[in-house]
Amino acid sequence: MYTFSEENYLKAIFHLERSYPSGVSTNALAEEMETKASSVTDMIKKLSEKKLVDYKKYQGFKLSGLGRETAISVIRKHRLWEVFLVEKLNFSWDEVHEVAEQLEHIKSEKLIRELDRFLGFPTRDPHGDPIPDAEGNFKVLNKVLLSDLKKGESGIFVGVKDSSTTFLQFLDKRNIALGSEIKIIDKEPFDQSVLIKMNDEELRVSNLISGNIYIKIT
Amino acid sequence: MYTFSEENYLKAIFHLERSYPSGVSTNALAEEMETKASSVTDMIKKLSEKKLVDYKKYQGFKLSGLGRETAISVIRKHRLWEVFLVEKLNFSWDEVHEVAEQLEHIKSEKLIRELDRFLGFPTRDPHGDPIPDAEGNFKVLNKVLLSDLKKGESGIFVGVKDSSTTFLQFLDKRNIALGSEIKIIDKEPFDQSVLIKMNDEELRVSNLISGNIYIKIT
DNA sequence: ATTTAAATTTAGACTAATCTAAAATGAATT
DNA sequence: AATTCATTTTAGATTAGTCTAAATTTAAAT
Repeated sequence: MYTFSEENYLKAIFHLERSYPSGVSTNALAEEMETKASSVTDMIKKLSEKKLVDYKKYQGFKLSGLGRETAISVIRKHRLWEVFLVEKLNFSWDEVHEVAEQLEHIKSEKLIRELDRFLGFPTRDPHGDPIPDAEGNFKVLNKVLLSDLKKGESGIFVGVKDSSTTFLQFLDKRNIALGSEIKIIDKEPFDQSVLIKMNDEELRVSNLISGNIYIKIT
Repeated sequence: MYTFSEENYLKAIFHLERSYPSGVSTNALAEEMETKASSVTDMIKKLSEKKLVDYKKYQGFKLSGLGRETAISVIRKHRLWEVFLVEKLNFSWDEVHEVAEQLEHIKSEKLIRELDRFLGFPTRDPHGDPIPDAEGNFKVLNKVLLSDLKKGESGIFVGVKDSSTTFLQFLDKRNIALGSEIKIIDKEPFDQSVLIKMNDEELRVSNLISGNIYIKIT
């Protein structure tokens, strides 16, 4: 089995590989993990010895098959626990991350299998992210950022990019919830802010907000 | 907050204080923790600096008020998780310990408060042990070992002393379950084995078994 | 093709938790 | 009171993860 730290690194590399498909850099991972580049190098050497990443000095690294499998299994656990916290323990979607970060490292095949069943085999976590199944399969929803939509286009709010507490609480305050239909009424060329229509209400949101909201075009 | 290891030591000291009310020894704790005496000394020094135990070199140690509070909070978490695993996730009572050992260290006030509510504020774990409430209060059931009962006496099976997998599976195989009424039909002076009546069936159990079964006399 | 700057790695140190082996202590016995 | 011996503590080493500071490598710019 792997340590908490190893699992956290694998998860972070997995997420970074979307932005850096040709290989993740030491600095990028250091920033993601909020640690120093030298610590990353140390850990990457360990992960490389354990065949979890492919690594050549100074050339960046990628997850190996085993590494990817392990990362996905940790992500599966994280997201299942998030569903549990929200649906069974009255957590709000901005409170779950920190606790799920701890729960995701609990080692027990049976625990996760049974938790999955108990929750009814959910396919999305409270932020709209897909939950890998027991075999590690999950489909990435075809989604775009709200900030990429043009005037007149519309779609369903299906996920968030940034799931920080402050951002999620902002959405709650504005009643912007997963599943809402959103239409771009107008777009301001100067600051890229957009006027959106949602639940028959009009609302202007800044580029910072619209750049963190994922939309599935209808 | 405390490390996993610190919490495990506190829990172990708490349990040992029943057998050693005047103070726990280094060796006793080393055996309980399956570690070496020198490791115990190292850790006790740390716990002492953090005011979790009262310690004087060569003189043994006791939990401080803070240490006891912390130990009870860990035990509360452990037992609540055991209830969750058995009642919601189809674990049997011999499968829960290992996973609860991990879950007991998750740090979140809200998590435990809500888990407690979700489970209906249970007062006993699957092995019959009391679950401390949020303030750390719990009442110890007035119980005796089955091996201490005399011929003709009877009571209810309310808990186990040894909760090893093999022992619990033995009980399952014999249909000896918490809550069963047990009566001593006969006691063999030679090997201390007892003939018991339970669910209208007679059964002979060795001293090793009867010494691990707690009975509440009726 | 050098030089420069940024990124990366190494060297050496630190904390937490553990171990083995040696030293110190204290309790029991003569 | 001295000796023995089990218990306990210390000394020094080890592993995992991290850090700072220095050295190295790559890549970019002249």
